[in-house]
Amino acid sequence: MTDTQHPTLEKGYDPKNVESRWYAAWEDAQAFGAADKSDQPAFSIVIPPPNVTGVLHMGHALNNTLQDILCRYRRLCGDNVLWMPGTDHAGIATQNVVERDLAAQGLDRHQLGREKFIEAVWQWRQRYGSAIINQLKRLGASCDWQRERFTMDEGLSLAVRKVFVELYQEGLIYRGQYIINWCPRCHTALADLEVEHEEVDGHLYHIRYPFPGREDGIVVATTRPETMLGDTAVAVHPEDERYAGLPAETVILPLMEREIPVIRDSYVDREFGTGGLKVTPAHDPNDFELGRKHGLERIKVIGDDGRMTEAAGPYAGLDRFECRTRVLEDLKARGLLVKVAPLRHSVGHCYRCKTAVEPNLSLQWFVRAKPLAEPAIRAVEEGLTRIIPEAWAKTYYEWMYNIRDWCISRQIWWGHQIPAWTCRGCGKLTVAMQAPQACPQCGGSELDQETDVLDTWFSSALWPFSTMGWPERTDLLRTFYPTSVLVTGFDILFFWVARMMMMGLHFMHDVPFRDVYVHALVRDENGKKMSKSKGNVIDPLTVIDEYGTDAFRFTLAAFAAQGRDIKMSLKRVEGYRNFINKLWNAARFALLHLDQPYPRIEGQTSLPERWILSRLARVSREVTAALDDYRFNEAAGSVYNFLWHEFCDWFLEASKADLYNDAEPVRRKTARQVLWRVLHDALILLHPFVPFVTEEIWNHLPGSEGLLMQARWPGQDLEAAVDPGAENAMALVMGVITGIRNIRGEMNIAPGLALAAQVQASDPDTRALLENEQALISQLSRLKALTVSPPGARPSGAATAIVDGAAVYVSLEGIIDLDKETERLTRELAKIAKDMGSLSKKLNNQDFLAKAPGEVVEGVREKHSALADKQQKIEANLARIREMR
RNA sequence: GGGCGGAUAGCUCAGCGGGAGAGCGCCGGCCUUACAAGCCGGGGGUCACAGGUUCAAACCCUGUUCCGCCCA
Repeated sequence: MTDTQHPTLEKGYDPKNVESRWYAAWEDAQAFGAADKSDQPAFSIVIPPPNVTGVLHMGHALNNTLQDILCRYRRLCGDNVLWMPGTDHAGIATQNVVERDLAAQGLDRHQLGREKFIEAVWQWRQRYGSAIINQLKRLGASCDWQRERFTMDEGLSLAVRKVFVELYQEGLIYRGQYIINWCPRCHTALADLEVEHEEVDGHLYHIRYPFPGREDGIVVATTRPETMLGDTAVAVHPEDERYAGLPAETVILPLMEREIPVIRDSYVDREFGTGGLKVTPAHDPNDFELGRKHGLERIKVIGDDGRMTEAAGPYAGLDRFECRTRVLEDLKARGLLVKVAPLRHSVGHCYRCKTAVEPNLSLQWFVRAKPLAEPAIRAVEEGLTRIIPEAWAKTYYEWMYNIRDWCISRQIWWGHQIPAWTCRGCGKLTVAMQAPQACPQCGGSELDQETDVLDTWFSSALWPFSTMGWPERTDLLRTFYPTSVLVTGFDILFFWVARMMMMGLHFMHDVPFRDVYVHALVRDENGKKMSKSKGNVIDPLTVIDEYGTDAFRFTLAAFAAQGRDIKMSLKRVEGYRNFINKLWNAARFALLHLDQPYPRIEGQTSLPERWILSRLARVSREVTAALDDYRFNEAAGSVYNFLWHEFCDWFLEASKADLYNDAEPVRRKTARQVLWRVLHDALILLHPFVPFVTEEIWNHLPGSEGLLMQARWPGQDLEAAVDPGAENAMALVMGVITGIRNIRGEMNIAPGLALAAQVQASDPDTRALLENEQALISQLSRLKALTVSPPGARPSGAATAIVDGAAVYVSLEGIIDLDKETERLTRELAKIAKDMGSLSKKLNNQDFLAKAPGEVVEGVREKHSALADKQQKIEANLARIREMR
């Protein structure tokens, strides 16, 4: 890449022209591609497929940033990485969007007819469906785009049909009349999960159902009075004395004037309302069960369009809510509305359009969930799949243990049409992969396919293997199934994760993923869920435009602490934008001195060099461990701190003397070699988080080969650099420098003024160290002279800094402000006293000495004596000041 | 009604048995030839409340209050 290198970098980092360029370069190099077969370890992730109608929101941004970090990291480690991308056909959502589109043209889907409508959806998808994919690319997502899948693709549709047919044949799919959740707006059944319960202020209406020919009767309570039109019984508890000798065993259903039985069942809650329960088997799941037990008629009074049916007699044709008003008026007029009490109760709403759902009797298809759930529970219990953080496993179990059958049929057009045919001749049902030529029962040739389509989540449940070519036994499946990890938000733990577990185990005989990493939800600054209606949505693309992708990604990673929600704040993004700029400028500085590759470190290394190499090794270790455990925030924090506060603040400053001007050639060469090494490796460590800026710098770094994203993760090769001696020595040197800087700051010494200082230390090794580092200390604390000596007389007119093992005297002859120095030292003393307090308490405690581990006691002792030493020295200095005045 | 999670510096949050941390904001000083999107220094917290366990508690246990979320 040498010929494309630019000699210098711009002063500020500008993400705009860098990002698109590198993304294209990665794609051109096919750097995202996975090998179907490989000798390298396999690492695979299937993307949670975004809705094809969707636009990128914060949740996607977080989800995909984390996946990308893992994928890039594993690639750098040498793994054969598959990140399988794709989109979901999102049946109801997509149909809604296209219908809105049609409505704008004054059309509705019924005018078009099923075939034309589906054509229109495909056209829509072609036109807008790639929007979210392009947005993922702006995020830097390194998916294997050659393999992009769509749940409605031919291959995936085949998988759906095969799964349906097999489950049907095994008796795990059945069709029947049950109460389901009906969305009158979307005009389809919904699964229980797809209903969002919301507390609303409503009323509890007490209605009297009179005994035949009498005024008195049984009072029932309901929140949905319109359903009474379909009542076929009144139920009371068999042991309820209030209803013990009734004048009649029937009542007259008001308004409909229908005689219905009084039934007795211990299901009735005697405490609720009046103890009388109206029974509407066609519009309430509990009443349905009760009705089945007592052989009651099911009268459906609310139609699928949300209007009252013919069975509602005089109310037929009314909207369900209008009907409620009318029913109440009429009851009131007849004196049968006994009481109206306000009641806060939960009402189900459609998760797609927020319309109140209606429990409705309907013929639907269901998956028998229990038998599928059992192995899925066991797999997690046995650790075949780990859920991280573990707290979510509990939620998973909770739901799985109480799982109910899954209603999978939807009365919409966009989706996988159920592969079932009804014979017009004999009425028998045939379920098959392909349309049968003739009815297997009677040989009739007129067969009608089921018009319902499947729940979108039915196809999503197959995603980990259907995307890899199943039902064919492909190399891809052999290499990458089970996938390594699924990265997802907890909001789809049941919708998606649990169902993938069930289907994966059933059809692949193995779990779909080894790990499930569950991340938080992204909220706004005030912790509220972002939503269009609240107007608190932050658009990720706006953030990217303003601050750059890298800054945004780093923010997400830094925020991604396990088990916590993320409150997105632009202030934080700005902070990390500054970090990216810092990295950029550090590189700019380094590149001024790196005129050629310096891949090996020869010659004698300096203390700061040994220190930074040791720190690099440790940080590499930390980042590796953190990423292996999905502790993204720790990995990000570790690398942030290293780059900014160790590499930039200390190492670069320390290396300037060796890099600039007068340094002897051998020294300068070593300095360049270390600088090259640290920058080189740091770029690799940073790359998973901030791929663009690091790739750009890499491209300018002499001797960097190929693309950074294809480099090798620094690991074992650094281990030898770990050097605790250098770390301790550097800590002392930094302490001395900070002490002197503190005096400058606190005493208001002009920064340009060069000072003289003396360090006194009793330990000869410490003195030797400080003597060796005289030049460094002087440079970083702007001294004109530094002398090192054993403890002795305190220089007059000097300010003091006490560091572990050494006393630093900064000569301020003539300019020292004794009041200020006194104040400074007194403040220092107070701090020490506070720290010593808790330590002394421990050391005076016999129990502590007896029971705490030896090393803990020893540690406390050492700290205490170090503080005591410091305290004594500071006190001596204060005494000297008092003498001088 | 059942369950889960949270309450730590002015703000946003890490830490989850042995010396209270970060970013931003704040105060003071710096245009020091990589970076003012920066550098140097500083102040700031009975870790929600009340009990308990422990030699030792922000961290473990119990209860209380207040905030989220999930399920019925």
